[in-house]
Amino acid sequence: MQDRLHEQLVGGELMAPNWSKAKVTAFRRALLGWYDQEKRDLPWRRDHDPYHILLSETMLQQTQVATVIPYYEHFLQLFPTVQALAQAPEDQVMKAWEGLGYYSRARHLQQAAKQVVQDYGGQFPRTAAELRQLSGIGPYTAGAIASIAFNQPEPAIDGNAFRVFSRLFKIDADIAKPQTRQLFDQLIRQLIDPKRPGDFNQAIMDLGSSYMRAKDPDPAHSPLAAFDQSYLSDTVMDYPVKSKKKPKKVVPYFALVIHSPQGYLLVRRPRTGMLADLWMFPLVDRSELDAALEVDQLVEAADRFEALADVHLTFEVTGAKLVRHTFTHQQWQLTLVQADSPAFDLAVLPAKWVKAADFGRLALPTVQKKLLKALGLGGTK
DNA sequence: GATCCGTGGAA
DNA sequence: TTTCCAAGGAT
Repeated sequence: MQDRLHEQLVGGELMAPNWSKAKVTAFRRALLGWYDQEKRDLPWRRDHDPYHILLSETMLQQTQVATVIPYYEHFLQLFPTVQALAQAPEDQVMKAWEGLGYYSRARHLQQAAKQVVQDYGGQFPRTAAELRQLSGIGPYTAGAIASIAFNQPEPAIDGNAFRVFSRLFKIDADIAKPQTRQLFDQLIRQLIDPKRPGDFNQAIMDLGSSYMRAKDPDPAHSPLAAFDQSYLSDTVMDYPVKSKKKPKKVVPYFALVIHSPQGYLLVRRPRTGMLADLWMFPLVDRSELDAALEVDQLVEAADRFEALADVHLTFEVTGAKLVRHTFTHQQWQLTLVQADSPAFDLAVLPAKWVKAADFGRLALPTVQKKLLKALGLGGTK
Protein backbone atom coordinates (compact mmCIF):
# COMPACT_ATOMS: atom_id res chain seq x y z
CA MET A 1 0.00 0.00 0.00
CA GLN A 2 2.60 2.54 1.01
CA ASP A 3 4.72 1.64 -1.96
CA ARG A 4 1.89 2.38 -4.33
CA LEU A 5 1.02 5.53 -2.42
CA HIS A 6 4.62 6.60 -2.64
CA GLU A 7 4.78 5.86 -6.35
CA GLN A 8 1.55 7.67 -6.98
CA LEU A 9 2.54 10.76 -5.08
CA VAL A 10 6.18 10.93 -6.02
CA GLY A 11 5.19 10.14 -9.58
CA GLY A 12 3.15 13.28 -9.54
CA GLU A 13 -0.21 11.63 -9.99
CA LEU A 14 -2.90 13.25 -7.95
CA MET A 15 -4.97 10.16 -7.36
CA ALA A 16 -6.55 9.91 -3.95
CA PRO A 17 -5.03 7.19 -1.76
CA ASN A 18 -7.46 4.49 -2.76
CA TRP A 19 -10.27 6.28 -0.99
CA SER A 20 -13.74 6.83 -2.33
CA LYS A 21 -15.30 10.27 -2.10
CA ALA A 22 -17.56 8.90 0.61
CA LYS A 23 -14.56 7.79 2.66
CA VAL A 24 -12.87 11.17 2.30
CA THR A 25 -16.08 12.80 3.47
CA ALA A 26 -16.32 10.46 6.43
CA PHE A 27 -12.70 11.19 7.29
CA ARG A 28 -13.28 14.93 7.34
CA ARG A 29 -16.46 14.55 9.38
CA ALA A 30 -14.73 12.37 11.98
CA LEU A 31 -11.83 14.77 12.30
CA LEU A 32 -13.76 18.03 12.36
CA GLY A 33 -16.57 16.64 14.50
CA TRP A 34 -14.01 15.68 17.11
CA TYR A 35 -12.27 19.06 16.77
CA ASP A 36 -15.53 20.94 17.29
CA GLN A 37 -16.05 19.09 20.54
CA GLU A 38 -12.51 18.80 21.88
CA LYS A 39 -10.35 21.54 20.42
CA ARG A 40 -7.93 23.23 22.79
CA ASP A 41 -8.75 26.71 24.02
CA LEU A 42 -5.63 28.62 23.00
CA PRO A 43 -5.01 32.39 23.09
CA TRP A 44 -4.41 32.59 19.33
CA ARG A 45 -7.69 30.86 18.60
CA ARG A 46 -9.76 33.78 19.90
CA ASP A 47 -9.90 35.29 16.42
CA HIS A 48 -8.48 34.87 12.91
CA ASP A 49 -6.35 38.00 12.84
CA PRO A 50 -3.42 37.21 10.52
CA TYR A 51 -1.01 39.12 12.78
CA HIS A 52 -2.04 36.95 15.70
CA ILE A 53 -1.67 33.81 13.62
CA LEU A 54 1.76 34.88 12.36
CA LEU A 55 2.97 35.66 15.87
CA SER A 56 1.73 32.41 17.34
CA GLU A 57 3.00 30.26 14.49
CA THR A 58 6.42 31.88 14.65
CA MET A 59 6.70 31.38 18.40
CA LEU A 60 5.47 27.79 18.08
CA GLN A 61 8.23 26.80 15.67
CA GLN A 62 10.09 24.01 17.46
CA THR A 63 8.61 25.26 20.72
CA GLN A 64 5.96 23.74 22.96
CA VAL A 65 2.53 25.30 23.41
CA ALA A 66 2.87 25.67 27.19
CA THR A 67 6.12 27.58 26.73
CA VAL A 68 4.66 29.92 24.12
CA ILE A 69 1.45 31.03 25.85
CA PRO A 70 2.93 33.54 28.33
CA TYR A 71 5.33 34.90 25.68
CA TYR A 72 2.47 35.34 23.25
CA GLU A 73 0.31 37.26 25.73
CA HIS A 74 3.19 39.50 26.81
CA PHE A 75 4.32 40.16 23.25
CA LEU A 76 0.84 41.29 22.20
CA GLN A 77 0.65 43.60 25.20
CA LEU A 78 3.86 45.26 24.03
CA PHE A 79 3.12 45.18 20.29
CA PRO A 80 -0.68 44.99 19.81
CA THR A 81 -0.65 45.50 16.04
CA VAL A 82 1.56 44.79 13.09
CA GLN A 83 2.19 48.53 12.85
CA ALA A 84 3.33 48.68 16.47
CA LEU A 85 5.75 45.82 15.89
CA ALA A 86 7.09 47.38 12.70
CA GLN A 87 7.87 50.63 14.54
CA ALA A 88 9.27 49.11 17.74
CA PRO A 89 12.95 49.41 18.75
CA GLU A 90 14.70 46.17 17.88
CA ASP A 91 16.20 45.86 21.35
CA GLN A 92 12.71 45.86 22.82
CA VAL A 93 11.63 43.09 20.47
CA MET A 94 14.67 40.99 21.37
CA LYS A 95 13.99 41.56 25.06
CA ALA A 96 10.43 40.30 24.58
CA TRP A 97 11.85 37.17 22.94
CA GLU A 98 14.45 36.56 25.67
CA GLY A 99 14.47 32.90 26.71
CA LEU A 100 12.40 31.59 23.78
CA GLY A 101 15.42 30.60 21.72
CA TYR A 102 16.01 30.62 17.97
CA TYR A 103 16.39 34.38 18.19
CA SER A 104 16.53 35.00 14.46
CA ARG A 105 12.79 34.32 14.55
CA ALA A 106 12.30 37.62 16.37
CA ARG A 107 14.35 39.59 13.88
CA HIS A 108 12.61 37.99 10.90
CA LEU A 109 9.21 38.54 12.51
CA GLN A 110 9.80 42.24 12.87
CA GLN A 111 11.12 42.38 9.31
CA ALA A 112 7.92 40.68 8.12
CA ALA A 113 5.87 43.27 10.00
CA LYS A 114 7.77 46.02 8.24
CA GLN A 115 7.12 44.35 4.89
CA VAL A 116 3.39 44.11 5.58
CA VAL A 117 3.24 47.77 6.54
CA GLN A 118 5.43 49.09 3.74
CA ASP A 119 4.59 46.74 0.87
CA TYR A 120 0.97 45.91 1.63
CA GLY A 121 -0.32 49.01 3.43
CA GLY A 122 -0.68 47.10 6.68
CA GLN A 123 -2.99 44.46 5.17
CA PHE A 124 -1.54 40.94 5.06
CA PRO A 125 -1.45 39.26 1.65
CA ARG A 126 -3.95 36.42 1.46
CA THR A 127 -2.25 33.75 -0.61
CA ALA A 128 0.35 31.24 0.56
CA ALA A 129 2.66 32.24 -2.31
CA GLU A 130 2.67 35.90 -1.25
CA LEU A 131 2.95 35.07 2.44
CA ARG A 132 5.89 32.84 1.63
CA GLN A 133 7.80 35.91 0.45
CA LEU A 134 7.69 37.54 3.88
CA SER A 135 10.76 37.27 6.08
CA GLY A 136 10.79 34.21 8.30
CA ILE A 137 7.72 32.65 6.70
CA GLY A 138 8.36 29.24 5.18
CA PRO A 139 6.00 26.69 3.64
CA TYR A 140 4.49 25.65 6.96
CA THR A 141 3.77 29.12 8.32
CA ALA A 142 2.50 30.35 4.96
CA GLY A 143 0.06 27.46 4.83
CA ALA A 144 -1.04 28.02 8.41
CA ILE A 145 -1.78 31.71 7.91
CA ALA A 146 -3.43 31.20 4.52
CA SER A 147 -5.71 28.48 5.84
CA ILE A 148 -6.49 29.80 9.34
CA ALA A 149 -6.71 33.52 8.66
CA PHE A 150 -7.90 33.49 5.05
CA ASN A 151 -9.68 30.17 4.59
CA GLN A 152 -7.43 29.04 1.75
CA PRO A 153 -7.20 25.26 1.16
CA GLU A 154 -3.47 25.10 1.89
CA PRO A 155 -1.77 22.34 3.89
CA ALA A 156 0.15 23.34 7.02
CA ILE A 157 2.71 20.59 7.29
CA ASP A 158 4.45 20.62 10.63
CA GLY A 159 5.79 17.82 12.79
CA ASN A 160 2.25 16.91 13.79
CA ALA A 161 1.08 16.56 10.21
CA PHE A 162 4.12 14.45 9.34
CA ARG A 163 3.45 12.16 12.27
CA VAL A 164 -0.33 11.90 11.85
CA PHE A 165 -0.36 11.23 8.12
CA SER A 166 2.67 8.96 8.18
CA ARG A 167 0.78 6.78 10.65
CA LEU A 168 -2.59 7.00 8.91
CA PHE A 169 -1.07 5.79 5.63
CA LYS A 170 2.03 3.97 6.88
CA ILE A 171 4.29 6.20 4.83
CA ASP A 172 7.87 4.99 4.94
CA ALA A 173 9.52 8.08 3.51
CA ASP A 174 12.07 9.72 5.84
CA ILE A 175 10.51 12.91 7.19
CA ALA A 176 13.97 14.27 7.98
CA LYS A 177 14.59 14.68 4.26
CA PRO A 178 13.28 17.91 2.72
CA GLN A 179 12.14 16.07 -0.38
CA THR A 180 9.57 14.15 1.64
CA ARG A 181 7.48 17.26 2.18
CA GLN A 182 6.07 17.22 -1.35
CA LEU A 183 4.74 13.72 -0.87
CA PHE A 184 2.77 14.81 2.21
CA ASP A 185 1.73 18.04 0.51
CA GLN A 186 0.13 16.19 -2.37
CA LEU A 187 -1.57 13.72 -0.07
CA ILE A 188 -2.99 16.35 2.28
CA ARG A 189 -4.29 18.45 -0.59
CA GLN A 190 -6.57 15.56 -1.46
CA LEU A 191 -7.90 15.28 2.05
CA ILE A 192 -8.12 18.85 3.34
CA ASP A 193 -11.68 20.10 3.74
CA PRO A 194 -12.12 22.98 1.28
CA LYS A 195 -14.88 24.42 3.44
CA ARG A 196 -12.84 24.45 6.65
CA PRO A 197 -9.14 24.27 5.76
CA GLY A 198 -7.95 26.17 8.84
CA ASP A 199 -9.91 23.97 11.21
CA PHE A 200 -8.72 20.89 9.32
CA ASN A 201 -5.08 21.85 9.79
CA GLN A 202 -5.53 22.76 13.44
CA ALA A 203 -7.46 19.55 14.08
CA ILE A 204 -4.50 17.58 12.78
CA MET A 205 -2.25 19.49 15.16
CA ASP A 206 -4.52 18.79 18.12
CA LEU A 207 -4.69 15.14 17.17
CA GLY A 208 -0.92 15.02 16.77
CA SER A 209 -0.47 16.39 20.27
CA SER A 210 -2.99 14.07 21.89
CA TYR A 211 -4.08 10.64 20.64
CA MET A 212 -1.39 10.59 17.96
CA ARG A 213 1.45 12.19 19.90
CA ALA A 214 5.04 11.03 19.49
CA LYS A 215 5.43 9.53 22.95
CA ASP A 216 2.85 7.31 24.59
CA PRO A 217 0.12 7.73 21.98
CA ASP A 218 -3.41 6.42 22.43
CA PRO A 219 -4.47 5.49 18.89
CA ALA A 220 -7.26 3.19 20.05
CA HIS A 221 -9.32 6.15 21.25
CA SER A 222 -8.44 8.47 18.39
CA PRO A 223 -11.39 9.81 16.39
CA LEU A 224 -9.46 8.59 13.33
CA ALA A 225 -8.77 5.09 14.68
CA ALA A 226 -10.78 3.50 11.90
CA PHE A 227 -8.65 5.35 9.33
CA ASP A 228 -5.32 4.68 11.03
CA GLN A 229 -3.50 1.94 9.14
CA SER A 230 -0.63 1.89 11.62
CA TYR A 231 -3.06 1.30 14.48
CA LEU A 232 -5.00 -1.31 12.55
CA SER A 233 -1.75 -3.19 11.89
CA ASP A 234 -0.28 -2.53 15.35
CA THR A 235 2.74 -0.66 13.98
CA VAL A 236 2.06 2.80 15.36
CA MET A 237 5.50 3.25 16.85
CA ASP A 238 7.16 2.48 13.52
CA TYR A 239 6.02 5.91 12.30
CA PRO A 240 7.05 8.46 11.40
CA VAL A 241 10.31 7.27 9.86
CA LYS A 242 12.96 9.82 10.80
CA SER A 243 16.71 9.51 10.36
CA LYS A 244 18.94 10.47 13.27
CA LYS A 245 20.91 13.62 13.59
CA LYS A 246 24.63 13.72 14.00
CA PRO A 247 26.13 14.03 17.51
CA LYS A 248 26.73 17.48 18.89
CA LYS A 249 30.13 19.08 18.96
CA VAL A 250 31.78 20.10 22.22
CA VAL A 251 33.30 23.60 22.14
CA PRO A 252 35.46 24.96 24.98
CA TYR A 253 35.57 28.71 25.62
CA PHE A 254 37.02 31.17 28.04
CA ALA A 255 34.32 33.55 29.23
CA LEU A 256 35.99 36.84 30.08
CA VAL A 257 34.55 38.49 33.17
CA ILE A 258 36.03 41.98 33.06
CA HIS A 259 34.93 44.22 35.89
CA SER A 260 35.54 47.94 36.21
CA PRO A 261 34.11 50.70 38.40
CA GLN A 262 31.49 51.15 35.67
CA GLY A 263 30.31 47.55 35.76
CA TYR A 264 30.86 44.37 33.79
CA LEU A 265 31.90 44.30 30.18
CA LEU A 266 29.22 42.82 27.93
CA VAL A 267 29.45 42.53 24.16
CA ARG A 268 26.65 42.25 21.64
CA ARG A 269 26.81 39.03 19.65
CA PRO A 270 27.13 39.31 15.87
CA ARG A 271 23.93 39.78 13.90
CA THR A 272 24.13 36.24 12.50
CA GLY A 273 25.11 32.93 14.01
CA MET A 274 24.65 31.65 17.52
CA LEU A 275 22.68 33.87 19.91
CA ALA A 276 22.58 36.66 17.35
CA ASP A 277 22.13 40.20 18.70
CA LEU A 278 22.13 39.10 22.32
CA TRP A 279 24.45 40.34 25.07
CA MET A 280 27.14 38.18 26.67
CA PHE A 281 30.51 38.21 28.32
CA PRO A 282 33.24 38.16 25.65
CA LEU A 283 34.10 34.58 24.67
CA VAL A 284 37.44 33.20 23.52
CA ASP A 285 37.22 29.99 21.53
CA ARG A 286 39.88 27.73 23.01
CA SER A 287 39.19 24.71 20.81
CA GLU A 288 42.12 25.62 18.55
CA LEU A 289 44.44 26.77 21.30
CA ASP A 290 47.48 24.85 22.39
CA ALA A 291 46.69 23.64 25.87
CA ALA A 292 50.20 24.34 27.15
CA LEU A 293 50.14 27.90 25.87
CA GLU A 294 46.50 28.79 26.08
CA VAL A 295 46.79 31.01 29.12
CA ASP A 296 49.30 33.17 27.28
CA GLN A 297 47.09 33.15 24.22
CA LEU A 298 44.19 34.17 26.39
CA VAL A 299 46.14 37.25 27.32
CA GLU A 300 46.72 37.90 23.64
CA ALA A 301 43.02 37.53 22.96
CA ALA A 302 42.39 40.17 25.58
CA ASP A 303 44.56 42.58 23.63
CA ARG A 304 41.64 43.62 21.50
CA PHE A 305 40.19 45.15 24.62
CA GLU A 306 43.45 46.40 26.00
CA ALA A 307 44.26 48.09 22.72
CA LEU A 308 41.35 50.42 23.33
CA ALA A 309 42.89 51.88 26.41
CA ASP A 310 46.16 52.00 28.17
CA VAL A 311 45.36 49.09 30.43
CA HIS A 312 46.71 45.65 31.04
CA LEU A 313 44.37 42.92 32.17
CA THR A 314 45.50 40.01 34.32
CA PHE A 315 43.03 37.16 34.28
CA GLU A 316 42.57 34.92 37.25
CA VAL A 317 42.59 31.40 35.82
CA THR A 318 43.34 29.19 38.77
CA GLY A 319 40.22 27.97 40.46
CA ALA A 320 38.16 29.05 37.47
CA LYS A 321 34.56 27.90 37.37
CA LEU A 322 33.27 25.69 34.57
CA VAL A 323 29.75 26.13 33.18
CA ARG A 324 28.23 23.76 30.63
CA HIS A 325 25.38 24.64 28.31
CA THR A 326 23.89 22.32 25.70
CA PHE A 327 22.28 23.52 22.48
CA THR A 328 20.59 21.46 19.79
CA HIS A 329 23.82 20.80 17.90
CA GLN A 330 26.69 21.74 20.19
CA GLN A 331 27.73 21.85 23.80
CA TRP A 332 29.65 24.76 25.27
CA GLN A 333 32.12 24.35 28.10
CA LEU A 334 32.72 27.80 29.50
CA THR A 335 35.65 28.49 31.80
CA LEU A 336 35.08 31.71 33.69
CA VAL A 337 38.22 33.84 33.97
CA GLN A 338 38.08 37.16 35.78
CA ALA A 339 40.00 40.41 35.65
CA ASP A 340 39.68 43.79 37.29
CA SER A 341 40.11 46.73 34.97
CA PRO A 342 39.95 50.47 34.99
CA ALA A 343 37.02 51.75 32.95
CA PHE A 344 37.99 52.42 29.36
CA ASP A 345 36.15 53.78 26.38
CA LEU A 346 34.07 51.19 24.52
CA ALA A 347 32.51 53.49 21.96
CA VAL A 348 34.10 51.72 18.99
CA LEU A 349 32.86 48.28 20.04
CA PRO A 350 29.40 46.77 20.20
CA ALA A 351 30.04 46.56 23.93
CA LYS A 352 29.13 48.34 27.11
CA TRP A 353 29.78 48.41 30.83
CA VAL A 354 26.76 47.07 32.66
CA LYS A 355 26.18 47.11 36.39
CA ALA A 356 24.79 43.94 37.89
CA ALA A 357 21.51 45.66 38.73
CA ASP A 358 21.02 46.50 35.04
CA PHE A 359 21.51 43.05 33.53
CA GLY A 360 17.74 42.65 33.39
CA ARG A 361 17.41 45.52 30.91
CA LEU A 362 19.25 43.64 28.17
CA ALA A 363 18.21 40.58 26.18
CA LEU A 364 20.47 37.86 27.55
CA PRO A 365 20.62 34.24 26.35
CA THR A 366 20.10 31.51 28.91
CA VAL A 367 23.76 30.54 28.85
CA GLN A 368 24.70 34.07 29.95
CA LYS A 369 22.21 33.83 32.82
CA LYS A 370 23.91 30.61 33.84
CA LEU A 371 27.25 32.41 33.93
CA LEU A 372 25.80 35.17 36.07
CA LYS A 373 24.38 32.66 38.48
CA ALA A 374 27.73 30.88 38.71
CA LEU A 375 29.26 34.23 39.67
CA GLY A 376 26.59 34.89 42.28
CA LEU A 377 25.29 37.84 40.29
CA GLY A 378 21.59 37.07 40.49
CA GLY A 379 19.36 35.28 38.06
CA THR A 380 17.18 32.33 38.82
CA LYS A 381 18.35 29.90 36.22
C1' DG B 1 20.43 18.87 0.44
C1' DA B 2 23.04 19.31 4.68
C1' DT B 3 23.80 22.24 8.37
C1' DC B 4 22.85 25.72 11.54
C1' DC B 5 19.92 27.95 14.95
C1' DG B 6 17.70 27.64 21.71
C1' DT B 7 15.11 26.15 25.22
C1' DG B 8 12.67 23.43 28.68
C1' DG B 9 10.04 19.32 29.61
C1' DA B 10 9.75 14.37 29.93
C1' DA B 11 11.25 9.60 30.18
C1' DT C 1 22.73 11.97 32.88
C1' DT C 2 21.39 11.38 28.32
C1' DT C 3 18.30 11.56 24.72
C1' DC C 4 14.49 13.03 22.24
C1' DC C 5 11.59 16.30 20.94
C1' DA C 6 7.93 20.59 20.27
C1' DA C 7 2.98 24.32 15.42
C1' DG C 8 10.43 25.32 11.06
C1' DG C 9 13.20 28.56 8.34
C1' DA C 10 17.49 30.45 6.46
C1' DT C 11 21.63 29.61 4.29
